[in-house]
Amino acid sequence: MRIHQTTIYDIAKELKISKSTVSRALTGHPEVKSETRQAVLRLAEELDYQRSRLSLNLIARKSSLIGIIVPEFNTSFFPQVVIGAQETASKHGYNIIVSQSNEQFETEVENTKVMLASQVDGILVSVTKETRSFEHLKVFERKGIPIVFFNRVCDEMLVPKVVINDYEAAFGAVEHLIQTGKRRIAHLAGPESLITSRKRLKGYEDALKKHQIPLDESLIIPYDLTLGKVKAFVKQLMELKYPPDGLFMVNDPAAIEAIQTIKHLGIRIPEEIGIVGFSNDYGSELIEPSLTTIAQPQRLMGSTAVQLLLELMDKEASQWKAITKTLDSSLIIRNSSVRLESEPV
Amino acid sequence: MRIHQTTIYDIAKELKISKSTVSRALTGHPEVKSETRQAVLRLAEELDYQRSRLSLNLIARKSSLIGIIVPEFNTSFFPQVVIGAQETASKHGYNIIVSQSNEQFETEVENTKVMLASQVDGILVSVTKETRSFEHLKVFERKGIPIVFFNRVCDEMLVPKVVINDYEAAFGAVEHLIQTGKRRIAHLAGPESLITSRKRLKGYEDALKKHQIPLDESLIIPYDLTLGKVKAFVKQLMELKYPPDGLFMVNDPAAIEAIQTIKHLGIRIPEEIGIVGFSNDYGSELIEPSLTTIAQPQRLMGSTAVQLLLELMDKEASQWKAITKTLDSSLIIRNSSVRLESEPV
DNA sequence: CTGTTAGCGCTTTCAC
DNA sequence: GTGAAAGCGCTAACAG
Repeated sequence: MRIHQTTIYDIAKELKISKSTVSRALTGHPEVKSETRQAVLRLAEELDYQRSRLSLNLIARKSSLIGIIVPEFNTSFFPQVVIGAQETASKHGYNIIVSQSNEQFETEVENTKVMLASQVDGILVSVTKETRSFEHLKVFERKGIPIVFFNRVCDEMLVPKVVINDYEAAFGAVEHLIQTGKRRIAHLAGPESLITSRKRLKGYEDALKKHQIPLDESLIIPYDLTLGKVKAFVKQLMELKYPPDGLFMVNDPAAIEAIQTIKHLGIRIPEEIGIVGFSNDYGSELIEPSLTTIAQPQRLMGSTAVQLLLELMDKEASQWKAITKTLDSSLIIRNSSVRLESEPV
Repeated sequence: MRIHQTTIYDIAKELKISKSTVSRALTGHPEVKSETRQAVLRLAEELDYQRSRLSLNLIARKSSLIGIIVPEFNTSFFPQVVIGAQETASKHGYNIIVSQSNEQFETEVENTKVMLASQVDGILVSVTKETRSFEHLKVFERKGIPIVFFNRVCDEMLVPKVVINDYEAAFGAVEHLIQTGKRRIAHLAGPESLITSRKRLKGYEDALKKHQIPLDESLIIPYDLTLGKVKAFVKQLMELKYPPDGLFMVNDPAAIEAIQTIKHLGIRIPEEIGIVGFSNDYGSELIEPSLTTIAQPQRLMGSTAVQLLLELMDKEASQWKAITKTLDSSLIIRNSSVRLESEPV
């Protein structure tokens, strides 16, 4: 049970002035006699007065809340994005409310409803792997509630997006494998529904093309991000008549799983097969051999998304532009693609 | 810019009735003629009416917000707790606003101010490793804002806490090492400021005592959670005249670092030294040898903390009780303490 | 069953 | 410079 909060009325009564004057003194309005202001300020301090966000929110018709919907919270990726978003939002007087969708479309839809009911002033979204319809998100557009996508974006909505250079990153990763002498490079490709997956696939294909390596469809395996399936996929690849000597995985968890499977098969990494992942997850540095992967600027992604959202808030929905901010990623070369010196103790 | 939201007044005007009636119809008040109710409901639907949380908040003098302050977001631990908290809070109509303190006391103090300014209805806290003064948190108690600690708690405040059975877990971990034949067991102990650290240390000591193993102070190393220092500490231990044959680490990141250091030294794990960590972090399963560690029910911790917080909300601050909920953890035995069969491919 | 009125805590015209 | 009054969107006590 909350103790009584002092209000401007308490201060006004005590000082025998009107609450309008108290309000003016408190908000730094110029037309207040400085003695009055001093008195108000002093008493406010003394009574531990705090302005009520609730009433300010009602007057301004805004909640000072930014919603963020993420598909999962298991890897290190989204928590880091949230931190970046939270820090930037906080600087601008907004709070972040988080909800995660468990990679389930239904949960995502539920979460948007919660956001709507909470009257968020804007929303940051990264969709689940299952999300194919975007009606639940278009609602925000229609209501004039700013929306910004990050990482897993929706192309059919004309709103800002923050992504990383998936295509270039994938291209670079595959080219790296080629430069280490690999020629038969396989790719575990993410769900087609995700644009990131498609871009990574395209990067893979174009890198091969550039180096005149013919595309072999049997080396491209569609993967729905169900980690449990990786082992079978990798075995399938390695049992081919001409097994791959390189492997570009759509994300790190899958790459780590692949490393373990391949080690069990008694195949040497990176000599017999070079492996590259994507994301620089927690485990990628720990696995043996350590995983060559692509690091993404998660926190920057979060803060950039908030920045774009804040810009939208000043505009009419009709003026929103579908700009896409592409952030740079970087290839981190470790032992799964090149045998490096082991670090000294 | 937000589009005009339909209000109960819009509906009232359209239907030529008073807004009280509309309100009653909408809230399911029994004393409304069913025709009137039907009409209101239909029109509300049609106009896509949504009740304004902002005004409800003002009337109820509550924000429907629960704040959660965590010391860090780098390991998997706190994100999982947040998810548990969020899911439970959501079921009860509350949203969670998160802020992390970067393990810095100053940031934690800042975060409490933000929470206060946001007028959270309650707050969940896990303190930083630097936190020794609790004045910034006692403010909540004084203001009658419910507060519940989890994981890293404050003993001097008489409010509910959710912890895991650190003592028993540590005891069990050390006993496990003893049962594998280890006798000289070292412990990298966390900061004394954290109760969890102290309990784990006590569990370590008592396990040794139970098995009549004399305590050797040189085997207990105070560690401030600065990961970079682990390597030197471990080397120091292994260069002792009688180096340890067992190692109980206060958390997993440190344990993982220890494994790497010990491998570099050419010492075999677990034969020459058995290692146990704490937390079952992301990497513990991936490192080689995989890490024996203690798994904690993070999500349960989050939801339990919210549950306790909700209970406090119904009571006067004077009636709050300092109950402590202790959740069970479980020892996960892996290869760093016992040479297990390697899993079949 | 329904309308009128007051009020949640604050800002903001409009007077004086 | 300051006060009175209206209003943000809604609920609830009080009449009728």
